[in-house]
Amino acid sequence: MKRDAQATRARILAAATAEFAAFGIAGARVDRIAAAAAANKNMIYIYFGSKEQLFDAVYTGAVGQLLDTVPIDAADLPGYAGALFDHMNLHPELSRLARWHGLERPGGFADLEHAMAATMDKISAVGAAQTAGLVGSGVAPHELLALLLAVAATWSAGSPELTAEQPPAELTAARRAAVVFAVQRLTDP
Amino acid sequence: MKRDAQATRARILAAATAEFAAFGIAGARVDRIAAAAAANKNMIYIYFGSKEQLFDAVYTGAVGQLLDTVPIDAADLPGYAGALFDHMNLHPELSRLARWHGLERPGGFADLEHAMAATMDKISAVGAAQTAGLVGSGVAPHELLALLLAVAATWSAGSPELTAEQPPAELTAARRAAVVFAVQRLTDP
DNA sequence: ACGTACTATCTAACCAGATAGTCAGAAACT
DNA sequence: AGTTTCTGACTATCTGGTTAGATAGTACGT
Repeated sequence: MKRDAQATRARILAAATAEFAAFGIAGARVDRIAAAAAANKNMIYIYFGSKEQLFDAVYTGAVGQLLDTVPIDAADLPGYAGALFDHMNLHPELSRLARWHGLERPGGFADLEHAMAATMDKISAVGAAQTAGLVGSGVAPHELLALLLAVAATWSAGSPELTAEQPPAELTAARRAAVVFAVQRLTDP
Repeated sequence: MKRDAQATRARILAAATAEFAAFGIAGARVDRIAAAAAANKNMIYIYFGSKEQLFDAVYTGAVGQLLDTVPIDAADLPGYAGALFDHMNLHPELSRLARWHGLERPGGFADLEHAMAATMDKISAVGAAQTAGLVGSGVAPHELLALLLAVAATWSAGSPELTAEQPPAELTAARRAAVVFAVQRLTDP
């Protein structure tokens, strides 16, 4: 048998992503993750420490991927919302992971420095766009951003089975359009 | 010792509400519920059947309370969103229960006939308001309603501890205003 | 009043299976 | 030989759910 620590780590992470997205932290089973990863359970503890730390690794990775993939464009917030929608549509597990995280890890994502900093940047960018008159000033920047994220995520948390079966493309398109429309209305100067 | 089946049932339901809101179905512990309710664990199984059925009873009750308390006013959707915001602020456990439900009970809330029917009614009401020109027709009624709910729930899922400590009133007021503003923009003809 | 049979409500102990986490050592690679 | 990577068996504890029986309240015949 080939031996490759890097690869086993990656297989564990992939299996854990699916498991946590489906069942959350409390519902996830370490044995099931090990089996799905075709790895020995002990490797999970050697590489990640504990079930919770494994979840953190999974979640940090997924959030990092989102942050790297979908940059904010404060001058085109509807487009940004659409891009978020697309990303979550493409990676349904992210949305579920985020919801589990919010419910099972009290204290929010204060531990994710990367995400925290990115959020601060986004808030600044929105504020600047408001000052420049590109975006309406009806609500404070951080609240506007929170609303935008909520709107973009409205249809994002499909169950694992429902996710497996592709939703009809026209339905997805209509929802995407609704999201973009809502953010247009919301951010109109 | 006094014996009162009704009261024990109620105590179990109250304890279960807190437990499920805090930990979800998988994370909830039946023993902890029994202890918090000062009831024998067996009573839970006699009265409710199983942990999942107990959750359903809790959730159905909480949803029913919402439906009875916050009626839709299709002519004033911003006000409806504000009322939803208020209700969820007053009953933080509902929002958490709803999120756990969405994550842990695949298939959505198809089982809640009452809620299903109520949602259909709301969609019709929104559609009628659009036809009457009271509400913009930029998006289909069911999508508009979904967006409205998402916006109203944006700040609703505080962790149990964070919920215990009251959020500053001015912060709540600002968020409420943001929700109402967003729905005004969204539904403007 | 009083005992008796009956039912509803409750209790404590118990169980079989699951679960996170550990350990000693084998197998591959250098 | 030495180090990294992996394995299978093991454990202490917990968990949802069950069971057998105790206790309180009630209806009723006398």
